[in-house]
Amino acid sequence: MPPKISSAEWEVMNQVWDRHPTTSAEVLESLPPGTAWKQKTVNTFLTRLVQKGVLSVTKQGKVNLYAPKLRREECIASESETFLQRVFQGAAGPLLLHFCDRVELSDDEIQELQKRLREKKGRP
Amino acid sequence: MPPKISSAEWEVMNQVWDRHPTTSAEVLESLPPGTAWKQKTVNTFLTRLVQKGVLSVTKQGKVNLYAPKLRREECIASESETFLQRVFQGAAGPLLLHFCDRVELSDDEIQELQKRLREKKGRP
DNA sequence: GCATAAGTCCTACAGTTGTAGGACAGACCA
DNA sequence: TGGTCTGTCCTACAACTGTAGGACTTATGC
Repeated sequence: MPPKISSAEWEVMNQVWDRHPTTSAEVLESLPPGTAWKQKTVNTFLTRLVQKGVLSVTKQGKVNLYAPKLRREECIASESETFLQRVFQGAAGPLLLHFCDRVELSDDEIQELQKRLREKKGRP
Repeated sequence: MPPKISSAEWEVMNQVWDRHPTTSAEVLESLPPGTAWKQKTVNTFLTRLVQKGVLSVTKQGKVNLYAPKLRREECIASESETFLQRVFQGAAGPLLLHFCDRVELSDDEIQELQKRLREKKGRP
């Protein structure tokens, strides 16, 4: 099971998964606008993620290069599972309905969902 | 916006929303089997939830009675939104597909979802 | 060659969370 | 009426989080 990744750490991981290997400076630059972190702050998060075993680091000259050790899908799956348990007490139906009702979906996404639901039906 | 509710606090809130007003002892009893908390631990969580404004407390004789101050739906909505942003970077389509693919759904639930998707389609 | 900039490493510190323990007050029982 | 039980209130404490600052090192421009 992946370790617990905090909210700020997710922000960082999302950048590293998108572009790796990467440096602390690159992560800072690529953060969504509005994120007002100092370089040192980003550094702290990266270090902690290495400690947790989510990232690996290798030194290239003077710079640290960071790369994921865990796949994004793993971490998403783990986080999603605890969310499902914590907030919806494991009830996936209500979760799906909740999101379905209050988010925007493109027609393509709706079609894809419909396809998967059809495939799912009748089969456990 | 509801305040941040921690994981253990959700566990407690889920009981209070199910049966309120309720006491600390009742909450402890009604926790899912496997939860090995001491009474004092539950007490701490209840007190914190009162401080955060999620619960209200009234004294009945010697006992404290706790009741929700915020509706479950509000808290679910708020928590769901931050989850969507944190883990899926706001992309609801992938979130839905993720859960759709890896949870169990009854045929009824699938049908309900299909209905809502049909209603949603073509309409922003 | 020396100041400057950029990067790393170590350290800090307050707030949140998980997990209670102890003191104290009233209720009940012998 | 003096123990015992039960419940509340206050206190504790370590780990995790958010948010950096300072010291030290090395490449770089002049």
